[in-house]
Amino acid sequence: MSEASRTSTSNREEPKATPRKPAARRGLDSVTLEDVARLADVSTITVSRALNHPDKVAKSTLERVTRAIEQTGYVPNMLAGGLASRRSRLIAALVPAMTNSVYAETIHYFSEALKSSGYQVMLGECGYTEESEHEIVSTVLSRRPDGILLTGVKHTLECRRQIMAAHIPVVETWDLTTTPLDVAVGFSHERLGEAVADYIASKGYKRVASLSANDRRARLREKSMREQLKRRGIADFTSASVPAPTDMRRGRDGMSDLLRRGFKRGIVVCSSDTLAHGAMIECQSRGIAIPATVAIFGFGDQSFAPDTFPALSTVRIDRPVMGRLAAEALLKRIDAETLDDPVIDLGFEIIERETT
Amino acid sequence: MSEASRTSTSNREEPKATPRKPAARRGLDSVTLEDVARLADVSTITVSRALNHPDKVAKSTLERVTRAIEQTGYVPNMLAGGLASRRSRLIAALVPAMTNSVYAETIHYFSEALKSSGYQVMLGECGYTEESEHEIVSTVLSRRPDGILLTGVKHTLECRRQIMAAHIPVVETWDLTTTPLDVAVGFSHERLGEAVADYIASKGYKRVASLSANDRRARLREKSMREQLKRRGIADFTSASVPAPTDMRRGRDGMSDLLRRGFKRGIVVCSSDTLAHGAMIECQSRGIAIPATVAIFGFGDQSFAPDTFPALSTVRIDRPVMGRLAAEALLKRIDAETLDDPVIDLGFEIIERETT
DNA sequence: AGCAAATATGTTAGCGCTAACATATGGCCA
DNA sequence: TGGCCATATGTTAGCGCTAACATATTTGCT
Repeated sequence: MSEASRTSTSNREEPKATPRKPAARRGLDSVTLEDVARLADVSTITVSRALNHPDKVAKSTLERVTRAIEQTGYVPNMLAGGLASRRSRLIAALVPAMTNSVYAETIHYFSEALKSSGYQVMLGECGYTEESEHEIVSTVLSRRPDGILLTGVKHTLECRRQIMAAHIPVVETWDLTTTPLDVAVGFSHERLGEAVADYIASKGYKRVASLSANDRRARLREKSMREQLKRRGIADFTSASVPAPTDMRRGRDGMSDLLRRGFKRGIVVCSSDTLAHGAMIECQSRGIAIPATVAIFGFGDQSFAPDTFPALSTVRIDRPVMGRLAAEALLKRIDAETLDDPVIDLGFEIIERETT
Repeated sequence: MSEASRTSTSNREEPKATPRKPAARRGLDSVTLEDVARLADVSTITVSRALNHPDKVAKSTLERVTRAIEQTGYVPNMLAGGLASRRSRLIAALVPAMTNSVYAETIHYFSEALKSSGYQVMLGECGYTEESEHEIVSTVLSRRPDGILLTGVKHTLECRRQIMAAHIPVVETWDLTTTPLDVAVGFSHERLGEAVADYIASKGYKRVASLSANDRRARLREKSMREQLKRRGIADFTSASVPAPTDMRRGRDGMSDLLRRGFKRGIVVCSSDTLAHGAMIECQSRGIAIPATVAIFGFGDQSFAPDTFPALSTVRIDRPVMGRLAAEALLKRIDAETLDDPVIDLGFEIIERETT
């Protein structure tokens, strides 16, 4: 077979050793670094440096390059850049559903925080079950993200394996665990459930109903709330469950269900503010007084919570902070820093308004 | 058959002709096509084909390759693939805000439709002004998407230029235009405004108020509604405007504003269902009867609209269809097909419920 | 059987960019 | 003047993959 070819330049002694000569496949990416380099009369690496490490380029050169970039309308090709440098400057974020504004908001703040460091977020929907997460993970990893955000701390074994194999920092959010894949930013659903139970007990409610989405974290909160209630001597507990993506319809349906099953007065603890709002509306449509007859308690403190009528009591989860802390933790880990504590507890805050 | 050793192995005859010899930068991407190829005892291109054009590979080979992929846990590197093939299999989608569930939903259906064709959607937030769109466009183009979805049809000149220079299909959504960049999928805000005016007139309302977000499309609808109302002899028109990302608070504030300014009875047409819901709540908190005293009309037919109390009358925009048609149009254009009509009018539907 | 067409696989040369070296160029001091 | 360091720029060789062609190998048909 051919020995070398390229290297050992010149020496056209080559006995027409190159039998095949595929057509060149170029000129397709309109403007490339090379075009800019030619115009600025420097080498391509200098343009690359001007873009990525401007401090390593002489001021006058930087100017020429900048002008050339403007003139040509050059837009870097990050596929090429990412391949060569092994840094895609892409962060993957997986949420159960992007139409769920609670997650959308978290990701919004997460993106904002990463943007300033030159990272772009690639969003993926992983559904509400562990199983559905797996498929999207491989898809997303094929883009070679520099880091990944996951919602929740429960993942299939195969999924954990794939992520570990990618050797990239991971942040798990919306939950806490003693064994994070890498870093976790969230709060304790168990403690939250207990805190809500304590609040309920302190307000003197004797009958409690739970209206929960069929979602792991919601069930976790419900369970520990129930246990704590029992400890506090409140055993009159009714529970209704609705399918996972919660909306007002589910809230109304769930409330109807509770009512049908004999829940007449007391407090209804919902696993999301949306569900709570639906429950409120169902009560209102039936002329049930809130909170006099039925009190309602939400979860999340979504933007509309203070503006329902009456204003919704709920638990605040600080989504801006969660998004930013997740971004910060990821950035640190990308810079190979180890964190003092890989598990960041955001806590929560009970917000009492008018529905309780 | 094969005498193994695909690559140009052996032959260490190399006359140390290479003067400089930078350290190899490899072994970093854990598993590559080559690893799979070696294990399956085929060439890399065969593995590539097995992945991308399985019909071009013999069944037995395909099986061996598949097994090798499983064994190695190979995850394709789409940065490399995209660079080589000039198809990133990435579609960019720009929406004003991802926390706005109306857009999030559209994109959700858009993504779903593209997923089945092997495309991934990269979401970007472009804000509510033309100016903010520009920056994100270049960022997004640097990933070399195979297509792009834009929200709206108004873009800065520079932005249009950049997108045109990228030579990729574009879908503009949520609006119509006679001069699309490429394809547009939306509906006529002017006609919608007129239709609402006709509906209002037909229902016999004499006093009309508009509660609109300060957003181009909302203003467009308001303007043509107002004109049509005038033509229909209804001139008692009050208008309130609220800042762009609408939420219930804005709706309540806007309603308060209208009330303060003397609007006591009639119909309030809102530029989003969320705004409408806020307006309803404000009325309820003041004991104003809906629709007896104040009727409310929304826009969008978001999922909660049928579940408010009373149920919200509104205009349905079919977001699933919009998302899917946008995806379909984009896919066709990516396959270089020209569309019969580059402007697809989705229309809209007035949904009368209980608030009017 | 003989040969063209179809099928299956391989070889080569990049895609556009950047890491890692290599090489100027200039300043400073003895 | 020479030696040394710092700064600025260039050269080379890939990153991991696939298009385009080349080369088997099999099939179909007369």
